[in-house]
This record gives sequence, C-alpha cells and structure tokens, in this order.
Amino acid sequence: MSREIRRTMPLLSMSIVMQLTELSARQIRYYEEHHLIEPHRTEGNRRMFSLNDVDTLLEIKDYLEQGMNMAKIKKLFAKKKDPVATTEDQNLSDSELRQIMREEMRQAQRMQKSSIRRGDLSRFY
Amino acid sequence: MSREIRRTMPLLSMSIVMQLTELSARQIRYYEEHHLIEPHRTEGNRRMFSLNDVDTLLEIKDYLEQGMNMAKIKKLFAKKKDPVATTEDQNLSDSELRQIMREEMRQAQRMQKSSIRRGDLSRFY
DNA sequence: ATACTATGTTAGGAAACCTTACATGGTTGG
DNA sequence: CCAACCATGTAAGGTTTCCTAACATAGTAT
Repeated sequence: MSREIRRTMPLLSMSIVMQLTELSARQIRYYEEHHLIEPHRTEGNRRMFSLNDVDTLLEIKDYLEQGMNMAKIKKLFAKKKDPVATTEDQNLSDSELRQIMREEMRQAQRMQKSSIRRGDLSRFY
Repeated sequence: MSREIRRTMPLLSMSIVMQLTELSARQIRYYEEHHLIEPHRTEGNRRMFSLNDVDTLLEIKDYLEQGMNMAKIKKLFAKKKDPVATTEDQNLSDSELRQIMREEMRQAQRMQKSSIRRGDLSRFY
C-alpha cells in the first residue's frame, strides 16, 4: 500500500491539526476557503485532515510569516501543481517560482541533517 | 525525533480508530477498562489514541477472533511487557508465550513480503 | 441451571465542531 | 490621509461526536 495513500488518508480532527500546526481554527478554515486545502468531511460535516494537509498548512504558515500574501501563495501553489498552466494573469514569474523551489529544496536538505526544525512534521508521526 | 514518540503521540479520535480497527466504541472502551490500552484524554475528557494503541487493538481483535479470552489476553500482554514477572498466578506457561511470540514473528515476516494483510496498519498511515 | 463474558443499546449530558456574521488592526493604492 | 482590503478574532446558535452509567443479551463455562 503506497505512501501516497497513507499521506492522503483523512485521519486528523480539527483540534489535533490546530496543535500540530499552531494555527487557529479560523485560520485553517480561511485557507480552506481559498482552496489551499480541501479536507475530507465526515457524514456529520466535520473536517478530517490528512498528513498532506498538515504539511500544506505548515507551508502556508511559513510563507505568510515570510510576508507573502494569500494571492501570491495561491498562485504559487497553482504553479507548483501545474507549472505550465496557461492562464493569462498567472503573474508569478518562472524565476520567482524557481527561487522559491530552490529554497524549499535547501530547507528539505537541512531537515535531513539537523534534528528538529519548525515545520518538520516528522516530529509528530 | 524518535519513531517511539511518533507512534505514541495521541493523534486519533474515537471515530477514526473505530474505522481503522473495525471495532465498536463499546469494544474499544471495554478493552480500555481492562487496561489493555490507556488512551490519552483531552481537557474535555475525550479519548485520543496513538498509532501504538491502534496496533494493540488490532492485536486484541486478532486474539479474540482466535478464541482467546480477555483473561488470557491480559496475561499475555503482561508477560510480553515483563517476561520475568514474579506474580504467583501468572498461569500462562512460558511455552505458551513462546508459541504465541513465534506466530507473531512469522506473521510479521509474511507482512514484509505480501502486500495487504488484515492487521497491517501500514495501510493507513 | 447458573453465572460469567463480551458486546449491544439507550439515555442524558458535555465537548468539539459547524456556519454565519460582525469587528478590527495592519497594510495598500489613490 | 483616507478608503478599501486583508488576515484574523470573536460571538451566537445549532449539530455532531463523544462521554459515563445502566441495563439487556447471546454465548460459554461451571
């Protein structure tokens, strides 16, 4: 059974995700409104998050703390998903994207080496 | 951050554990009454389970389906924790214990090889 | 035949979560 | 400088999920 499935399986409730990410419920719902995450829903309409969702939230948090705004973050995510999208007003230059990706890679490397880092989900599961 | 911590971190709510284990809430609470698991509690008194708890529950389920009763399962778990416990009425013979352990080992091996097996938690996370 | 074991079910209450709406400090463009 | 907007806080009212406690029951063991 693939790692993909494990990471997309909705296992976590709102309160746990709040603890894991140190975000408020309001913030998490707001990011969902902007389609940056799409948590699963139970029959009773409760959100259930996957580990991937948590990762995404930590990424969003990081970008926001770096001063990026939602609009830019949305474009960033859109482009990461489909780097050759043809929408006209995708005004996030390729060089900007590459810049960000490069930083992510460097961060990932650092995570391999040092032990604990903010945003390192492996603390939790 | 150690695997140990990841696996003991209370992340999962009752409903999710019910799905993962295919046990009823009643059953899960009953096994807790017998101290086979000790889920964490939130401030509001809700149970929060770790991945280890889920493993334990699947193990219990397996033993029960094999016809073992709670009393025996309790002794089995006690002895697995402390194989040299000195309580008098620990009437689970060493050979019985070794027998069970051997089967577990064989099962674990099979899990390495074949893909999906009941009791294989890796389906989920 | 009786007692026990493991589980189901029900009731009443509390915690956690939901959506919607309004409030607000910080930033931004005119 | 001010109006608009952005990201977030907060409050209200309602629903879902979970809690404990108690009683019911089919199957098993004594």
